[in-house]
Amino acid sequence: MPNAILNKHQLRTEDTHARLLQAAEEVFVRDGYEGAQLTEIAASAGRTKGAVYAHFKNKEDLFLALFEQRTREHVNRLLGKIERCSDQKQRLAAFREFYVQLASNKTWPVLDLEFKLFAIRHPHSKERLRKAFEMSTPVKDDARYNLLFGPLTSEHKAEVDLSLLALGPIVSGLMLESNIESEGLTEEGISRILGLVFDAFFPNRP
Amino acid sequence: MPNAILNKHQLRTEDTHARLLQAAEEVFVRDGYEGAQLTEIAASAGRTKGAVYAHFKNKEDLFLALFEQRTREHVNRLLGKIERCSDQKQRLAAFREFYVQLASNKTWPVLDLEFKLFAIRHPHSKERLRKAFEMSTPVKDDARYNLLFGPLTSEHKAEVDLSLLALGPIVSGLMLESNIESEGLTEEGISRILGLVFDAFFPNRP
Amino acid sequence: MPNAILNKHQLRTEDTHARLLQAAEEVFVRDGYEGAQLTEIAASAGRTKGAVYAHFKNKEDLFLALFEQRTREHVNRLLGKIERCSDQKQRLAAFREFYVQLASNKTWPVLDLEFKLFAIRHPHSKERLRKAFEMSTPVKDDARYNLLFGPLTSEHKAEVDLSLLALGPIVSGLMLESNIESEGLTEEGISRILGLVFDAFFPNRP
Amino acid sequence: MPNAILNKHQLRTEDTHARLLQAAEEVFVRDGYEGAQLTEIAASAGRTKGAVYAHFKNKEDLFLALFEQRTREHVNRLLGKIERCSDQKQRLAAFREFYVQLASNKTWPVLDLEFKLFAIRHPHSKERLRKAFEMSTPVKDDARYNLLFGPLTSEHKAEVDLSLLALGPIVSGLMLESNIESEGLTEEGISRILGLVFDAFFPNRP
DNA sequence: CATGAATGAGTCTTCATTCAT
DNA sequence: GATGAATGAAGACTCATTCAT
Repeated sequence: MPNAILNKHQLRTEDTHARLLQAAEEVFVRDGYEGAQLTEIAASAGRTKGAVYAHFKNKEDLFLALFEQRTREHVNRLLGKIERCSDQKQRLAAFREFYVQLASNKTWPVLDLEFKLFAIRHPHSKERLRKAFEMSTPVKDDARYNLLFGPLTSEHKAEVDLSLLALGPIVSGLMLESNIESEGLTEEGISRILGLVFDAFFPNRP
Repeated sequence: MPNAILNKHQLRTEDTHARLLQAAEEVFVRDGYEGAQLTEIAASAGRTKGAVYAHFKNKEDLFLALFEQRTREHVNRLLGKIERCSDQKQRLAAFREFYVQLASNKTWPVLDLEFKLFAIRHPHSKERLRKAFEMSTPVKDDARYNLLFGPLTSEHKAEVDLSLLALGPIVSGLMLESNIESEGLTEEGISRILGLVFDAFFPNRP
Repeated sequence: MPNAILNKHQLRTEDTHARLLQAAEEVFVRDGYEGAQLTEIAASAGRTKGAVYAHFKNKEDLFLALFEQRTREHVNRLLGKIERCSDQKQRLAAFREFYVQLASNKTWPVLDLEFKLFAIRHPHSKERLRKAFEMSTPVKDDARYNLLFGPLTSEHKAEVDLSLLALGPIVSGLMLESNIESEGLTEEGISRILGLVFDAFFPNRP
Repeated sequence: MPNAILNKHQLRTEDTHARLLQAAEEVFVRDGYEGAQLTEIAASAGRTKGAVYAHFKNKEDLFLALFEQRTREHVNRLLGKIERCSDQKQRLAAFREFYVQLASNKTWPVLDLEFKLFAIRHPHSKERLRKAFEMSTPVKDDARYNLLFGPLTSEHKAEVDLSLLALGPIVSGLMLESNIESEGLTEEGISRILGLVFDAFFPNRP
């Protein structure tokens, strides 16, 4: 049964991998890239430092792998939501809802900020980051645009491009603010703000 | 001439203090709080580490002092602009312009992000940070509101409160994004976005 | 063979631990607590700084661990000597010999001084130090006293208590003096002095 | 009145000098040579660091100057006491009293320890230290010995030499111990111990 | 003489990384 | 794959010392 044994090993390995990413997310969000300690990430995953190095080349690699993995998930969640809709109006509404509900996501927006800060400050991993960032920006082909926004003049298209680019950063900025205890930005307030912004960006064109 | 002596010393001291803050701003923005090195800040100010410790208790104190100082300046700049106006319409326009022009400020919005991240991750200096954050939130008294927005129902007032709170974080999020080379968010694009957002937040009420 | 693996690691670890304590003793005696450098202790143990921090929380912890360990050894050496005797006279003689022979111990008395100075100047580790000091003071129960000094009136007992307390500090003071080259206190002189003091403290009661 | 002015200056200078020595004594005793900070010594003398450097070459020089000065005072105090006596018995008694009363001197014995430790660890100032140590050892000429101990055989003289050398270190060791709160060595206990030791060292020869 | 801003060598301490097991 | 002892580069911080005033 060497096959079954291997599978058991593989399962365990995959489990460790997932646990490490999960733990990394928690710790990177809480402490930031520089402040995060591999020892703590490993401990939080029920492993030790060695396990991290068995799965990732180094701290930076773990961080970037986390970025890629979470970006993929994030985009898939959005695309999945949209695909389940049957007409453009529903799709735009689904997009709006997805966006507004980021207000209750305590992790992704802050993680996103950390990635951006990392990108600025570690130009040497530019290429790998660029690829991931690209993935996170909904491909700008006319077909997909059409699905969400209906037919667009090229002028409107440029506007939509810009707005799409701005959505993520806006959520991240707001969520960071809401994480500061003393500040008065509540989840509900952010939802309202995000709705306002979304409708300003994508008015229901007749 | 003990007075003259004192003055020469004082001048030099004030000069060093300002240089250190200036250098700290550059380095903290570029490298982040954790990544910033006091040696480099000092060198960039034409001084050495020791001078930093002659003026600030430690790295954290320098960072917070910078925060307080720049927040003060930032708020004063805004208030000054508004005070020079003669009617409410002009004042709101001045506010809008101030806000939209943050798009070309390469420093403050990112610094603001760093402060927020620091606040979340260093709860032990909560009190000092809270005071500075408070300062940066335009005092919410009706008189001042009236000057900017005209008479408000209490419902509108709550909306305005929320919007004012959201403005800063939105700028910071956008400016961070625009700092990433590979991304397509230009200064001009951000200006347009900010105008859009501002007008959605503060529509010209009849 | 996970056991064997563990054992190899454990052996290496224990070896390092002992080497570090040994090196710490040398360096602390030679340079004092403040003057001692962890780098040098580590080097003298054939390790690097990092190893010190893998075994001890910090410099102070290393110092205190050394104190505890050496105090234990020191007390055990004395108790062992006494236990090997068969009557009170022999025991007292053994004690006297142990004490007088401290004159040739170049390390313990000076280390003892360093610990006392440390205790005075670092009141925050008072509790840990107190425990170790207690250990070093031969337990003052009547049974043990009887073994060494025979039956004692309560008056004599108080005298003995006092004398026992004074012995260590006297040795330390003398040994420090003898470490100064220019001074004329030789090992042999100290032995004679110690004998004199001992006999004054514990006269052979009829 | 240039002379009077000069004198005023001189007075002030001497005052500062004395204050600095006084402050140095306190701080060196409390914190040890390495642990003492010049800033604190200066502050404790009501001056600033600069004053220290106006009066002493550096930290070491201040420490050694303090040693010399206090040694001189210490010896003079003893000699003065003895000189006021009219016969040998009284002189020995005066010496005994001087010695026993060191039990209540919270400063000198610990300072003495610090000097000895410094001597061991800073061989480069050996010469200056040797001179001061010499001063502190009552000159060993027969005349002076005779005054204190009466006529001595050369054998006795050697014994006395040794005992004299041992007295100081013994006091220092005991006083250090008594400075540790948790220990049970009281001032009164030390006085008794010192009396015991003195009488063992210098029995009243018939 | 005295001040105190500034220097910079020197240390402790942290932590990503390596490697024998 | 996983462990954790050990490494060692790196950085915050201290403090004796200098020097313009």
